[in-house]
Amino acid sequence: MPREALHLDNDAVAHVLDEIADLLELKGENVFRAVTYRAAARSIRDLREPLAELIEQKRLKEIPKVGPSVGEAIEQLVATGRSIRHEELQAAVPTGLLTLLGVPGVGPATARAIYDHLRITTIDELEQAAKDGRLRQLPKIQTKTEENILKSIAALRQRTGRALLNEARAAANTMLAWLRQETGLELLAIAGSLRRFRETIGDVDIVAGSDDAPPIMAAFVRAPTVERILANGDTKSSVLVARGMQIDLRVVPPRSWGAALLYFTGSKEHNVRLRGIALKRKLLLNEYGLYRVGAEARGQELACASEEEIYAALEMDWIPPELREDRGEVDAASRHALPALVAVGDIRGDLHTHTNWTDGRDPLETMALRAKAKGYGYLAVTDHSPGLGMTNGLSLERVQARLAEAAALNAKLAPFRILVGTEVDIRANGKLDYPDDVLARFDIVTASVHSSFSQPRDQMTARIVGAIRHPLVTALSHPTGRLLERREPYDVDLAAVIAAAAETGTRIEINGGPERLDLPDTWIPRAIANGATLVASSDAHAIEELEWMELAVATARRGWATPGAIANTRDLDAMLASRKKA
DNA sequence: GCCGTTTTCGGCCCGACTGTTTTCAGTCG
Repeated sequence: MPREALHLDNDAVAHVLDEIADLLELKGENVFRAVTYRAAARSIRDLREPLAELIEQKRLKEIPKVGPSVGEAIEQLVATGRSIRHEELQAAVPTGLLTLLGVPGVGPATARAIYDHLRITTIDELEQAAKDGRLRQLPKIQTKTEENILKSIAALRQRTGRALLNEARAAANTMLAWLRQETGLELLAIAGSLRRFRETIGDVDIVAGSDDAPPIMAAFVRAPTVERILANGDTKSSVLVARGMQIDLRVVPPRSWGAALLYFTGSKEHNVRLRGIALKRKLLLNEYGLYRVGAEARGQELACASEEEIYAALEMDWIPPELREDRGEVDAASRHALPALVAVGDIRGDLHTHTNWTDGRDPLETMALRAKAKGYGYLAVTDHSPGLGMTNGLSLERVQARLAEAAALNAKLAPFRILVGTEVDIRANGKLDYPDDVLARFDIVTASVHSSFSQPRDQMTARIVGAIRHPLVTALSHPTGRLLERREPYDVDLAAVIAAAAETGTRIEINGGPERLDLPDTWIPRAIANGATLVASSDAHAIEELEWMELAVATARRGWATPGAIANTRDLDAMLASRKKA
């Protein structure tokens, strides 16, 4: 069934508002107008209610940065799929300019100049003009700029999108190890979206604290993984490593370490809030420290050595990086009302893992020994059901053998406990992939969708809610089915899924697989508020992937989850007893 | 275009690097 074209959903509206912002910049209007449209787009992406609902209840003005003009555009977009302001701008600005804006290094002014002089509107034309040496005939463009534009286009074509968390972490850790080896530096840390555990990573940010920056910069740009140097300054450099991933390094004096870490961790929106608060107190906050306005030139900082010191000087509690998204954490920290977030150390066991009996790589005993070594009290092994042909799902005979294998290992490893579970497929027709008498033999049953992803919303929702209501199902795995940077989520009414989970006591998984991170962090507060219980799982297919639990916990933290919201922070008996189902 | 414990008008975070410049605009994060 084709999507109803007339009713733009929140993401689609946000997309148009972003485009309006781009067009305003290209048109050369007051930049703050563009800033406002972008800020409004972001607020809308953070909303957990449909815009149509807010319009109906006349609550649009409650959205930050939405006033009369933006509100009118939103109403038009939701009602008709179009906005007069947007269409006027499209008529006034050649649409090709938006394409040029997508090339890194080309901003509104350059895009405008290129179009005005050469009438270029596509990347291909831009590339050809650069190769022909026509760009350098424009004012303020010489060969260097031309070369950079060509390099940017090449990188753009090579680039596959944002990096997954584990890929970005690997690239960052390799660079950190290199810098430590070459410089012996102690003050060295990952900042940016990677430190905040955002689900995908654009650039990797690294901060170093030292009074002697040049040797550090030199080591950075000659690192073996570097493929291209984008910028190489006294205190700031940028490089590209494999697959077009960018790494930025900033060196600050050690006394500014805390201010720099805070600044480069972001998010940008969080920083803007902090600076606004600082300004109201006649203070200036930058990457070097917190100063009384006017005193920064004299180097008389109030605070800057640690993040804690800076937050304290602004009369706030220290805010965990995962919360720094300007989603209420600044106010909560000012009221000293931040939640005590769940931490990796709170996790007592993993409830979703696979072995080499289906699509995993390691045997059960190896997985169990690693889980035990990690300090867990229990490990649920949840190999697939047979319906998923490609994963060699367990037949009834093999389920029997698995139970025997686990019993023998449990005798050996006690008090550590292996729970024999299954990741049972929810078939296209909503039926589970094992009969009830087989499901009843498992300690844990987690249900998931692995096929027929394109079912209509109503059908998909009924299919999943049906599984949640099944009395033998203890959890729902990766509720949206998305694969980051690879596959969109299936169309499902998550609010209905959460409501059914809360009602029945079936748990909702936060899957730590770096491609999934599903339930997404933005839905976690809603699940908690509605009384659903969550579990954090690694979905490990090998022993080293048990470490993906950290990503599941980070996602939970980004969703403001406390230990109480996560079932597997409890020891085995309490975890099993907290299940509402028999 | 939005917003208000300085303000209903006049601000809106702040600084580094690059390239093309004799002092700065453009871009980025």
